[in-house]
Amino acid sequence: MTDTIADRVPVLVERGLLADKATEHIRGLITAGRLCPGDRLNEVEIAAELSISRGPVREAVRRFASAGLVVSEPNLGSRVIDIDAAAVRGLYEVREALESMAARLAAERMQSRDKKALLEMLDQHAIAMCGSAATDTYPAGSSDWDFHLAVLKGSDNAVAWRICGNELRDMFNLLRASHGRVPGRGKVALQEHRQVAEAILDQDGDLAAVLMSRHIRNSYRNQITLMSAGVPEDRRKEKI
Amino acid sequence: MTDTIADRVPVLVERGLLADKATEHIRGLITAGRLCPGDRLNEVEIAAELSISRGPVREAVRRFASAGLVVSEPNLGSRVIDIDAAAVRGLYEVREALESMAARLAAERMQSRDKKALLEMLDQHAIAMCGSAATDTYPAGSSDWDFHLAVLKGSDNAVAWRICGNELRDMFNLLRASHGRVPGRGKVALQEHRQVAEAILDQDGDLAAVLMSRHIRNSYRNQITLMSAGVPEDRRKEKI
DNA sequence: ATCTTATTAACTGTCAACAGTAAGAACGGA
DNA sequence: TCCGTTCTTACTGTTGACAGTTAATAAGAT
Repeated sequence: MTDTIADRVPVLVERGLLADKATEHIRGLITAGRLCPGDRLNEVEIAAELSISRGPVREAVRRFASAGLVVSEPNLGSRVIDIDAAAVRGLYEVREALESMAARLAAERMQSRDKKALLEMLDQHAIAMCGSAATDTYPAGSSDWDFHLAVLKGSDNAVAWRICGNELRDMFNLLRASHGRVPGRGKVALQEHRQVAEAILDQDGDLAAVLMSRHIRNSYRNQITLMSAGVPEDRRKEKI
Repeated sequence: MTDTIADRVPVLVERGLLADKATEHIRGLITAGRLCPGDRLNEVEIAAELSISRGPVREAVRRFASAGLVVSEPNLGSRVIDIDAAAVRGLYEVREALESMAARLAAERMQSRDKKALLEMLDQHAIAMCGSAATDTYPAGSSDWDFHLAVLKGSDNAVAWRICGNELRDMFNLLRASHGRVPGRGKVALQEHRQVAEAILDQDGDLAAVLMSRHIRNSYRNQITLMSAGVPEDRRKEKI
């Protein structure tokens, strides 16, 4: 009997709530583009994939429903929302309002060490962009969000942090997955990030707010020109 | 056998999901002040009150957790959050950002019939305030929110509608319940509402945004002076 | 009396089973 | 062939039970 308990039960070391596990799983499906607008979230199917019960899966699905990423109809199940032009507009409008506010507040409240970290992050982004082949696209892995999240964090506003960092983030991941990644703005975006960061360093709240507002508006313009060009647009049919 | 089916099954006519029923129940407990900051949401207790199972109750509790009204720790349950000064500040900051944006957009997009309804609503509020005994408090029953929700609706932004109309609304209901209702600003608030409405009617988005921003900031100032005066403040102990 | 250690109680996390509903398939008549 | 009806199937909504964990209480030793 040389085998230990760990040998016999090798997989039980995974701790944490199963609902969190299911949430991450579904989030992965969305960001990977395997879950497209209109697709149904089958509770038993997801539960089988994770070898767990329907309870935690149901809880995870309802979380996304609360975030607006999914619509649930009684007895009919939950479907991934279809992000049409109006929804994209609304999403960017809210982001502009909240993040420009966050930039203003960050200029007033951000700690000096966080400011330093902000600059270092932008340097990192610049290095990643020059080294990569796609020099005109922000480095993958949600690095674009890193800057915005840092500003959000600097604003010291828990509500804005929750909304932008959780709900809207998933929304934009779905948008990226379903309508394709927006190219051609990497260096310009980095430049705009730098301007916002400098305004924050100068404690110029008004300027930081205006620059962030303009930055997000530019991003929106780029997004809709991409969408109207209709590059992938209908990834919906090719599913399994 | 003169008895009909309705006689035998008199209570089953209640349709709809039990989770929604539980959500409304908990929301009622919060707005009524029976659920104060720090209180635990006992799943079995709430389930017993409604004569339903723990499943739907659990789902309702997690909804409020998603909205940030409740914090859940694994194996420890869910507690109503404590809205301290920092949280109040953050709440009003987000409201100011989102609703001033909504006012700007409403000035551009609001339908003419909705504009008419907006004015009639304000007239109704004026009548309710004059007739009531408390002339300096906005009429009860969340009439204050009616105006703000109408503006949100007029902005035609689904995301802002969901955030302000659902999540933040519950937050402010909890704030009212735990820190008391703010007096003395009814008529001034109505006046400010009128100014915002007129700017919207004139399709002056910039002015509407500024006025809404100022209105919410005034409301915030009034709230914190009330809180610093410490009127009820500790409703927490008197529970059951 | 005080600190430490068992024991108990209460609550959450998870599961499997049952019931009800909605959509699609099979079937029959015109 | 087409339309309406029944049947089947697959999925969600709900429940009760069980397991695991935390916190409080009781018991015991110093």
